[in-house]
Amino acid sequence: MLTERQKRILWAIINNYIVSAEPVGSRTVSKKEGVGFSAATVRNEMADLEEMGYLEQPHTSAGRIPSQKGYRFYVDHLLMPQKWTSSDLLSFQQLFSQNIDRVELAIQHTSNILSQLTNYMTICLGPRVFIDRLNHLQVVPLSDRSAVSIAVTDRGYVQQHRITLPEDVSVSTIERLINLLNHRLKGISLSKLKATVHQELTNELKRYMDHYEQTLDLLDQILHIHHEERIYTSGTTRMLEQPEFQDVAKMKMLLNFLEEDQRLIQLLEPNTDGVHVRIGDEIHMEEVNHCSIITTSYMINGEPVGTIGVLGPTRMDYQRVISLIDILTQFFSQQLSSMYEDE
Amino acid sequence: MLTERQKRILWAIINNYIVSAEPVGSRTVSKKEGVGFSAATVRNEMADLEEMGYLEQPHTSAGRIPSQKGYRFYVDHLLMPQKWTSSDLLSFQQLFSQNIDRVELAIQHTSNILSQLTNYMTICLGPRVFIDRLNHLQVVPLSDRSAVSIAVTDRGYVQQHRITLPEDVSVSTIERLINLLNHRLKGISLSKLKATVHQELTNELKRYMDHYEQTLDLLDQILHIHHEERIYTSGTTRMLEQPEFQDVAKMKMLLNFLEEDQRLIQLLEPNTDGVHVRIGDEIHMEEVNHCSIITTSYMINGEPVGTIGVLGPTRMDYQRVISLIDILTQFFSQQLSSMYEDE
DNA sequence: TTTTAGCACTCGCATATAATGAGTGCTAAC
DNA sequence: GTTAGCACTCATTATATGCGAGTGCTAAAA
Repeated sequence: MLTERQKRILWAIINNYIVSAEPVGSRTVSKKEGVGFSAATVRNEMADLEEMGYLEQPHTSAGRIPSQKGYRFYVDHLLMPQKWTSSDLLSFQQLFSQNIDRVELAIQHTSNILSQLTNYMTICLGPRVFIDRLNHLQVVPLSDRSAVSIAVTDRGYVQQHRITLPEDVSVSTIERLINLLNHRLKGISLSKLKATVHQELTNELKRYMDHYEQTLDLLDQILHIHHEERIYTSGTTRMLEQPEFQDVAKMKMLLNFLEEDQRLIQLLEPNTDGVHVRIGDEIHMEEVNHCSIITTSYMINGEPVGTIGVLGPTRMDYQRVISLIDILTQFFSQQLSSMYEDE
Repeated sequence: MLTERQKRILWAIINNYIVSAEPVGSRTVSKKEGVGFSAATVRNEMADLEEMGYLEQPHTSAGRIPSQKGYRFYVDHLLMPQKWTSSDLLSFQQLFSQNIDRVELAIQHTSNILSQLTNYMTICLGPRVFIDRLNHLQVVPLSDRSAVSIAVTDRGYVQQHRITLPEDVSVSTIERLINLLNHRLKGISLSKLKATVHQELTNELKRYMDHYEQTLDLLDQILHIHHEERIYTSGTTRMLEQPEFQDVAKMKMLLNFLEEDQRLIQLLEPNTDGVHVRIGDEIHMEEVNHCSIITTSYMINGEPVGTIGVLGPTRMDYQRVISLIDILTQFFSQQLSSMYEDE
């Protein structure tokens, strides 16, 4: 266990490193507020802290930088929760007071705000619609054989498909079909639509419809959920302002990484409770070895439906980001819920 | 006017510079196929070409690089159109044979292909829906006071709005309203919907509806066109592989630029006829001073509805890109049109 | 008159060398 | 246990040096 003095010194070093991005030396720490010991004393403690694995030395004659273990200790034991003033809260409130009529825009907006306030990059994973329930299904014909199918969920999410109608199925048949479906599928969650059709409605369909096979194909088209979740990013360039990305190679590695949506989705693996911090290796992805990510879930009416994450260098302002992501996600969840509140 | 020999030399220099990105010297040109003169002769001609403004010299003892004027001449007079073999055409065909059910996905797909084949960055401006005509309007209630409005166009584009119903307007009133609108607005282009309502339907509305003011507000919400065009990009990182962007500052400038959708839209200002090439300054944007952009329009049933552009360094393989963008856009337009062909 | 070989000259780039200074570890005194 | 002092380390910066690709000019060859 660390002594009180060691904690102080570790704390001072990390705080300093967070803003300077330079190895911090004993003299700097000694002069820092809240540390009353001489540089020599600090040096001794620093040597101990390094031995214990909380600090690292880039080379012999340089200062110390925090190790991953150091950051972890800092996040777990040395942070004090931010106190928001009422004027802070008011300005946050204002950021979310704008009237937005589409979920996607609201997410993008939140993402932008968070990136702006933290000065790091924000990644959001779009709302999981598959837990939404079907409210209304409709097919709008465009011509003899092409049409658009539209599914509206109880939360107001709209999903569309362009479909081609089988030649030998008449428009009136389709109409009957949709009527039937609306009747029988309303309230079923999107993820279960197909299964429900296949399990419960086959017999009925066989009875009602002329061309059972084609119809079933068509239904599968209509009910297919595409892109259940979408990735939103903000502030990529802010990331590139960070001194650790002045290196062109690292920059490219990051940008390549960010172009792969699948990896980003992995990055935001859901965590339903509170704010999570993963530091460096803990992310288990080569490309973001030198990054940390702070994630939390946003809710609609208390139910987690998506994830927000702030990605920054391991040398990131954990205190500020954790506080900001926490409070802003609350406001955002509130805004989202209010978009549905009168259900 | 340039002599035949000067053209040859300019052509050789530019071709060489396009692949090497290094100033090219007289010896290199002299050895190049199709140039039968000694280095000294080439040197003299190069001096002349420089005087006329077609070449530049980074510093006294370096080779020459093409100037903007040089590139312009090259593009206007020295390019020979690419001949595609039937196997080329077949493989292009295959690239577009995939069945895609949403316009957005098709655009993104094309954008990706073009970027991959050119090794530069591709930017697409989404289809202009405002020229689409209204086919079907619908309001799906979610709860007492919230609903989703859906507008489907003749081309199958779906536009949705989340709306809040005024307290004192009943559901049946809304239904009547939508019926009326469907009747009266079908076939009107999206861009003219609002105007039509305000000009032609006000009296009718006043007669039919109880709460004229609120209803009109609601209508404006429903008929508002958001995001008429969307920006798609591909291959940002390919751009960063180019030697001219190894400089971190330039890289950041470009990335910042790319984050501003508005600027990108400006960049793709529509040109309805054929392939357009803008080189360096001709783009009139500080941030892409050292870039060129090659654009063309894609069509649905012969009508231009959006723009595709390839952005690369001024030292870009014009020949290849021009040919590729031309042929691929044709295939893409064909694909898009076939999505609507049975109208 | 046009083309080419020859040669002195320029200048960016890469490499080697020296100077600087921030920061350390250790020792001995407080 | 703490601190001042000092020799030592090593990345970074500044300064020289050599190299070579490429030029412009001149004079000879075609």
